[in-house]
Amino acid sequence: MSPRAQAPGGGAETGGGTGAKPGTKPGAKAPGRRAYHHGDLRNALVDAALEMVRTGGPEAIVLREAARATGVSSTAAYRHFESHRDLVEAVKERAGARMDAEVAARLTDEPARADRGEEAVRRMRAVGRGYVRFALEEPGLFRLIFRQYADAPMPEGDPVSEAPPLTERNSSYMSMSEALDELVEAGELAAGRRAFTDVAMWAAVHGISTLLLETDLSRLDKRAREAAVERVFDVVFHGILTNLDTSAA
Amino acid sequence: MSPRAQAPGGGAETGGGTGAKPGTKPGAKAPGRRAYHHGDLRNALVDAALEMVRTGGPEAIVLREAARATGVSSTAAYRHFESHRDLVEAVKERAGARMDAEVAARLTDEPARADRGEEAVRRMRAVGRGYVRFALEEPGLFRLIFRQYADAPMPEGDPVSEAPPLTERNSSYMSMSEALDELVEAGELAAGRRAFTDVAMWAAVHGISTLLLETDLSRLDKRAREAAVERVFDVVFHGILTNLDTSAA
DNA sequence: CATTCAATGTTGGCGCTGTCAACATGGGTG
DNA sequence: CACCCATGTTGACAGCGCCAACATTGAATG
Repeated sequence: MSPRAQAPGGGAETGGGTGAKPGTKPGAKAPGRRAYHHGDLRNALVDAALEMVRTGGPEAIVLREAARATGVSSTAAYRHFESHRDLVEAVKERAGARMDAEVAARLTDEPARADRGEEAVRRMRAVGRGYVRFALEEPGLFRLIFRQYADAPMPEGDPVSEAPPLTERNSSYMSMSEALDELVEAGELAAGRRAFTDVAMWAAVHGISTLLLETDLSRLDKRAREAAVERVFDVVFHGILTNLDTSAA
Repeated sequence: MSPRAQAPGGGAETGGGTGAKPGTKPGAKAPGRRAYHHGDLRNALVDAALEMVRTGGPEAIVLREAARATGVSSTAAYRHFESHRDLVEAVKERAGARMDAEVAARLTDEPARADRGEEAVRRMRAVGRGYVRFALEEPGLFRLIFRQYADAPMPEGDPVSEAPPLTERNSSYMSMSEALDELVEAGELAAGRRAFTDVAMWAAVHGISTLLLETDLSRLDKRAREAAVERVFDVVFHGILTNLDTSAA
């Protein structure tokens, strides 16, 4: 009963729309020839919707328009998504992957450090900068990624699922968390203070990103913005570390 | 041409709908009797919309429904708001005031400290706790307050308005900023490190609030949640202060 | 006190949206 | 070769934001 076709992984980038399903005989779908069956409609729709989010934010996702942009009838999307919301969720996933990739891509902008602790700090700072940068460059995507529907259940006495998985899907958080582990191993962070330090770090980075986007702080010019971001890092690292130089690069 | 009537200040609370405009003769508007002219429609609409936001989040604001709930025709709202967006903005303002009030109300939950620095830290912690608490108790309002429309202009070479006003309207931020000033005066924070420390503090508090609402961290149980929040405070205060005991109350 | 008028509220309608039911198409499988 | 199910299409419905034209007031004005 539930739709959602095979959906080949999620590797399709924003490219064009030339992605014919692997495994089908070639030549069956020459570019420009629109057959009755599209071939990769699901991905095409997500692509179209993602582009809308980039320019208009999450509320700019309109199913009919995505269909129109893909050259398909208004209701065709319902063969691949249960509802508008389901489409949004798919776009959100894709946007998250994009953010992960873009943040990771800038991880090596600065040279590595010999000292293990310093290297871990450098990496956290790099992830943080990439995080903020993505938020400012792709506000639409960023907003979508961190948007929860209001009817998501809040746990109050939920006995189940307090366990590990939690935030495994956010690679920025994971990177910072791993770096903190290294800090512990390197003796720069007391093991007794390790708990929730990753969350605190993430909160600071995410917080400054959000504030720069959603509050009057967006009116700061570039210089002030960067100064604010660096001050966030300095405070956090100074708060975390015991005896390491945390000055910026 | 532009609507928006006199709008008596904004003091009307969520009460009922018994607020007759001050200045009109009393008795003209007995409760239950709905005259052709409502008397305080603007506030009534905002009240209705605010209630929708509380249960359904920002996207639950639907103008026609607010009118219906107020017992007025669908288009009556257009005498008080230019557009749906204008209504949303009004609700946002009211929600912000509510948050300010609720955070301030809990500012004195703990006894003041004699030492000036300690008192400042206590107050920041109290504001922070109230901030997070509000976010978790009123996720709909919180989300609305910190939601910007996608078409808000981003400054890149804007020569104007880099000046002060900025975030004057967020009383939580202002409270923390003032406390930091006291920390400087008390010699607990070097004046040279004062710049943007308020922003960093705000970022941490806002960040943990958002993460607990919009990410998998919402699945943390109450104990873990509070531990995470406290860890945020510890890291930040340790990062800010030089020689003060920052342990929780 | 009667008039008048601008503020406020109503009706009807437009184009858009998400979604459903019924129907059309065609590629892969028996 | 015939079939069939995944995929796409058409037509329709209710609800939304918004506009134009009309109705009803309370309050200021002569």
